[in-house]
Amino acid sequence: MDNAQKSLATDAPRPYHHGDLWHALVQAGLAILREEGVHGLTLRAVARRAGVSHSAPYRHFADKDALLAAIGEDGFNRLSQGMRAVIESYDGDLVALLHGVAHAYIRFVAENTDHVRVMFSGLLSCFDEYPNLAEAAGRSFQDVVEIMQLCQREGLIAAGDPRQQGFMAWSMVHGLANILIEEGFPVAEKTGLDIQQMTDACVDTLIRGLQSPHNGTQVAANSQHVIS
Amino acid sequence: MDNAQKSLATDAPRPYHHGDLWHALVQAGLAILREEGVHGLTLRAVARRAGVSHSAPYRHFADKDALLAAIGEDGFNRLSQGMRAVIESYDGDLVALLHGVAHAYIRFVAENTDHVRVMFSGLLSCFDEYPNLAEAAGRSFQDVVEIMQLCQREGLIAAGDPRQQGFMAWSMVHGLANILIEEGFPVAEKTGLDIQQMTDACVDTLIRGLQSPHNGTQVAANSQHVIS
DNA sequence: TGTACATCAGTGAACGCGCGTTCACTGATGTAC
DNA sequence: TGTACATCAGTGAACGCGCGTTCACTGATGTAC
Repeated sequence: MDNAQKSLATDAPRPYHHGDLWHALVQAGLAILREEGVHGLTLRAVARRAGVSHSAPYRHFADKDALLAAIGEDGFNRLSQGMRAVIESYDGDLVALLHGVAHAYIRFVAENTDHVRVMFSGLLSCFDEYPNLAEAAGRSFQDVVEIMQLCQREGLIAAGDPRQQGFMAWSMVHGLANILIEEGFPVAEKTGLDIQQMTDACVDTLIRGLQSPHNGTQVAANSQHVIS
Repeated sequence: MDNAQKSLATDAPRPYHHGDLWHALVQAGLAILREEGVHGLTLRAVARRAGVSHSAPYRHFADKDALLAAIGEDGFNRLSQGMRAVIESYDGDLVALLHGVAHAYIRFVAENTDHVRVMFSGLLSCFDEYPNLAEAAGRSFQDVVEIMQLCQREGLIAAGDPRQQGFMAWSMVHGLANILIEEGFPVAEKTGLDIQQMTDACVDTLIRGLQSPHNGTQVAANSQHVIS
């Protein structure tokens, strides 16, 4: 509990009790994701990195899935933080805000590729089993929904269910980010735009798309070309 | 080479030579992905499933990555087939075509979740090393680009680089699909729309978004709310 | 048409490896009296 | 303030497992003469 005591003893060989092994293990997991990727993320490697025996993690996590859930949760929290930092600097320029949030999302995915893969590649077998994880993911989505509400209030986009609008926005930016991180994927470089420009283009398209109200599936049945 | 001979010999114990082990291994891989997921996809399991010894695959694939590349390539080919089937049934209703292609994409991802994870989760370490894989992926993208060109010709969307428009379209539908397959992800069910409706909403938003020409990053710098 | 032989496509034992998890244990901590 | 003891957080040996890959081999195929 009292970490200060430990740091006073300068070069004491690691104390028997770690103090905050839970967080240390999550941090170790992040470091491994950064340096070795998803492939290197094993319970034993995490323990090794945290400087404890390979069975120590079981004091804090029921099994490997529980550790993955904690790492995923941390990812959603960081993602939210990144987006909220942009939201908090809102100065009245809504369009700039949207671009900023999208860039924050893209940057997060680009800089934490393998962390994102833990969050989104089916490794977290079931969100329901880890309420904290589900909450963190839900909060990230809520951030986006709130931005949509703000956009409606300011008249930038049409009235409508902000959850649906938020989901569309998330889909577009998420899809963009996930295609961009595929190394060598023979698509991105063929557009003639760099990541920044592509992100901006997506946001602009999204804003324009949301400027007219969505009228359900009727549009699909309607064979007229011009949707309004 | 001549498989017909083998099928004539009704209950002969598997012949020493398989005949087309290459394809059999890819098929076995797909079956495993379907039934056990990415986690179960090992070289040994694939060989087991194909009914050969675990070292037989090395006659046809340099290593596990090469098998993965072949499986990924197959995935992109199927994806293209699904989209092209819709394109070929084009009857002049462009909006319906776009909805159809999007649904084909979403359906493919939903029905081949783990196959898609092989294609898009960094498992194919590098597309460059497998030209056939890169080509297949490129062709899938090309399908989308051609649809954008058609939309421009018909006046459904604004003039512009069809590769950029196609990339945006792919991003949106890809993002939507990949969020939807996250089991228990606490977002999708909160929108009040089912998958079909959400897909339609995305396509409509996309079409509207692409109806005005994209004018680069200038929009981002512009602080006016109404774009276009 | 028959036969020798190079080539190809399989086999199965063996290699070293690292994994997740369990278990009996031990060292450290903090609390009740 | 001191001591006994329950509780907690670690250790390290051991379990069984399946993996990717290599290797010397053998059975089947097809071609040249």
